[in-house]
Order: sequence, then structure tokens, then C-alpha cells
Amino acid sequence: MQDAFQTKLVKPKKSSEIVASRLRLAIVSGELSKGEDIPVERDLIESFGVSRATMREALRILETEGLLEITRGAKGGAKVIGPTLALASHAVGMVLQEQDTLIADVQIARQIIEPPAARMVAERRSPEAITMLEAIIAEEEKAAGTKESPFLAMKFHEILVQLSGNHTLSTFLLVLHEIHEGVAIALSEKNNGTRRNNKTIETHRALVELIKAGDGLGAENLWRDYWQWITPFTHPESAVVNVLENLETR
Amino acid sequence: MQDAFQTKLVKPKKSSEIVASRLRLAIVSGELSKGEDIPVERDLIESFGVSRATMREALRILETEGLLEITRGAKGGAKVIGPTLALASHAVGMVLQEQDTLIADVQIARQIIEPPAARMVAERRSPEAITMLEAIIAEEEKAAGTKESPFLAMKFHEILVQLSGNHTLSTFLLVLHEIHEGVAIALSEKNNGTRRNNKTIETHRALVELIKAGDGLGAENLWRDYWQWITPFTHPESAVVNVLENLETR
DNA sequence: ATAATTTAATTGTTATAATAATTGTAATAG
DNA sequence: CTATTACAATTATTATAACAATTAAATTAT
Repeated sequence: MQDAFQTKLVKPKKSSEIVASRLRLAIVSGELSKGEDIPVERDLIESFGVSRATMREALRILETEGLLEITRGAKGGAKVIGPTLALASHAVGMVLQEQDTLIADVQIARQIIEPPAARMVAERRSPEAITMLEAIIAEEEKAAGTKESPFLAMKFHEILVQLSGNHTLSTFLLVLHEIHEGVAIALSEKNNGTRRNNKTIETHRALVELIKAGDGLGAENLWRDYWQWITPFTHPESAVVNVLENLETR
Repeated sequence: MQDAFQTKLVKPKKSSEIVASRLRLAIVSGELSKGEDIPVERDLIESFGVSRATMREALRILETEGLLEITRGAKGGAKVIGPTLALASHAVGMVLQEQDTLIADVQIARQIIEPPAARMVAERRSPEAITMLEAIIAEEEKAAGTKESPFLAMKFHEILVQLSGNHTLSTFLLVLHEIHEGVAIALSEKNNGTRRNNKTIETHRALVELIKAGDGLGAENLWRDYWQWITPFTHPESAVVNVLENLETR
């Protein structure tokens, strides 16, 4: 253990990896901004001085990392789109899936992390936050009972965690959200009690009130109680995390 | 919003992606188990009926996803190694880095998530957990003052979260751990107060006592207090998350 | 004008050959 | 007999060239 010298990968790097690293740095450092087109294959090959195969492997790496999107045909090419949450969710999801993690396990994690996030929102007490949350609630009220309702409820959660002001927490919660999403919505469609719906909107309203008042502890507790209450509804017996896409073999 | 029909990417899939999907499924479903060798390029090309370039692009995708490791030379080829946390950490790290997330922000997230994890360990009260934690503490006592000390302290955190029994939480904490690691250790080497070291071991011992007693709330509070106490020591002023490797341009 | 067609640009795929890295083995020196 | 060296076999890596498929724009036909 605790090696005297760094034993991290001293493997000879492949050209494709070196090229990918250079482009990645340019992207993440902001030198190439999101939405920007990067040169076409022919030019990239020339400026990096590698073969087309190597260049294509580098592009495949960056595409896998969710940094680039490549379209073919005239006016096609690679465009910067990332970094994106999509890859993070996929990567985390695969780890969870391999451990046969239950959806219930994911739900417990959200249950633990979201209440402190709610407290942080309340403690910040930003007017924009209140405006945004109230806007969602208005939508929820209008769509009550329709099949859009669960989508809006999820949106409330999403916005709430983004407003916590902590990048790390909100990133994680968004990842969990993405993993959780499919199942959760399917579930809430099944047992579509309007009673539950009422309680949901009611709670959202109460939470916003506490946020307005800057009552962090109150917000945290309310949100924890709500999770406690909602758990039996969304609790699938033994569903397991699954992030693999259906692979149409054409 | 809420499209009546699925509007997911209907882009024509590349052969390399299809091949990668097939292998990925085989890996994650356990059909190919970790450590297993998969056929060499030549055979893969033949069984998938694609060209070398296409096959190599597929391998590069899976390698990027952390599922395979490829070595050359006799006895070389691709070996199943994943899914691994490495990609998840890298992906999450890139998202955080792009948002210019401060290390302090990451630390706050750990501060929020770890205490409930400690509580879960206490509530489970498993004998193995106690044994493992006590073993680490013994090592810590022996190595006190040496430069291995911070490594062991981190190890304690790592083990603790793994013992929480919640896959999702422990996965996230391990990811944070990896992102946090470099900076945190560098920091604790700088202000190497033995006073701090003592308090650390002391707290670890106290925590194990609470776990033994099954006192979940006590464990949670102790751990939260400890985090509160330790924060000023490990708080770098304005360091930003950075997950990009140094790219030796050979 | 509108529709159909052609053309140009660009990525996707295949094929072949040469190169580099790794391992195992045989030959050689001491 | 042991250790070093040299060589051969295996395997991934890189390079080059040609062709196919896709898309957007320009041109032509109606």
C-alpha cells in the first residue's frame, strides 16, 4: 500500500488518446465553447499529423465522453456539446447496475440528500428561486389530474436541487433523477390517486412558504417528511437499476 | 414538452456503436465476467463481420467506458475490467470542472452526505463493519505522525461509506472521494499538525463506539461535528475541481 | 415557381500493408 | 548451470487508399 512513488498508469499512450486529450482540454477549458463546430476530419488529420483511422478513434473517444456530436453529410462534422450529464448518469448507472442496485436503494439516497438541499435553498432565500418554484406550482395546479402531472412534479424536484447552489449535490441529484426517472413516472401513473396529487401540490406550496420565510430547518423537515410519506407509493418491490439502451441491430 | 411519442435520437447508428452495444450488454449482463479475456481483434472482426477499423472504433468506445483494457503483444488483447468507478468519477468530474466548481463545494457535499451514512452504519451494527473499522484504527495508531497517516484517514472514510449498505450513496461518496483525494492529501501534508491527527483518531474511535452501541443519531451527529471541525484545515481558498490528466505529448 | 435531379462536401466502411510492443524460447557466454 | 542476449511469434497500432452512404446546396426540368 501507499507506494513511495506514483504507480499510476505509465502505459504508453496511444496516439488516438493523445489527440483526444488535446481536444478534450480545449473543450473543458472553454477554448472551444459549446455549440462550436470543430474542423472537419481532413483538417484535423492535417493539423494533428495522424492518420484518418487514428483521428476517427480519437473522435469516437470524445463522442463516448459526451463531448462531441458528429453528423455526417455535407455541412456535417463534429460539434462541441459537452460535457453533459448524460455520460455521468450512464457511467454511474452502469456501476449501480452491475451491483444489482435496487431502485429502492436509489430512492433512499435521494431521500437522504434532497432535504438538506431544500434547506440550502431556504437559507439562500433568493427571489429568483421563489419565482421559479411558484411558476412550476402554477403549472402543476393547471395540469392537476392530467398525465402531465407527474412530469411537472419531477420538474419541481429538479429545479429545487438546482437552486440549492451547491454544484456537487445538484449534479448528483440530477444524475439520480435521470436514473430514477423512467421507473418513477411509470409507477405514479399506475397508482394515480388524486389524493396523492393534492398532497404533492400542497407540500410544494408549503415548501415555498418556508423558503420565503428563510426557514431552513423547517424546509428540510417538511421535505423529509414528504419523502417519507411518498415512499410507499413509488416503491417498486424489487426493480433493479437498468441503464442499457435497446440496441437495434438493424 | 411531454411528447406524446418518443422523440429520442433516431439517428442512423454506426456499426461501431452497434458492435460496442452488443459487447457492452454481454459484459454488464455478466455473460462476460470481470477479468475474462475476450477474443482477439482478428476473431472479433470475423465474428462481427466488420472491418478492422470499425472493430477498433468499437473497442475504443468500450475502453473509454472503462469496460475493457487492451494490451498488445503476445498474450495481449482485450480483457474485461469494468464497469469501474473510474469513468463515473471522470464524467462527474468533467461536469463539475466545466461549471468551475470549487473543491470547497465538493467538500460541503461530502459534509452533508457522510453523516447520514455514518448513521446507517450504526443502525446496521454489523460485526464485520466494526472489525474492519477497528483494524483501520489500529493501523492509524501505528502510523501516527508518518506521511502515511492521511492515506489511512481517507481509507477510514472510504470503508465507512461502503459499510453504509446503500450502494447509491457509497458510489457517490467514492466518486467524490476520488475527485477530492489529490487536493485533500496535499493539503493535510502542508498543515501536518499532530494535534489534528490526534483528534482524528480519537473521533474515529468514538465513532466506532457509537456504532457498537447502535446509536445512529449519535454517530450522525459526531460525524457531522467532526466535519465541521475539520473544514478549516482542508479548506483550500479557491481551488477548482480538475480531473484532466497531464497529456505527455511524447 | 415547384419539383426532380445532379453535384459537392463530409462522414462511414472496408481493405491492405507496414510498424511497434510484448511474450516466450532458444542460443550463447560466463 | 545460470544469466544474458538474440530471435521468433503474437498482437495491437498506425498509415494509406479507395469506395459507400448521407446530407445540403445548386441546378435543371416541368
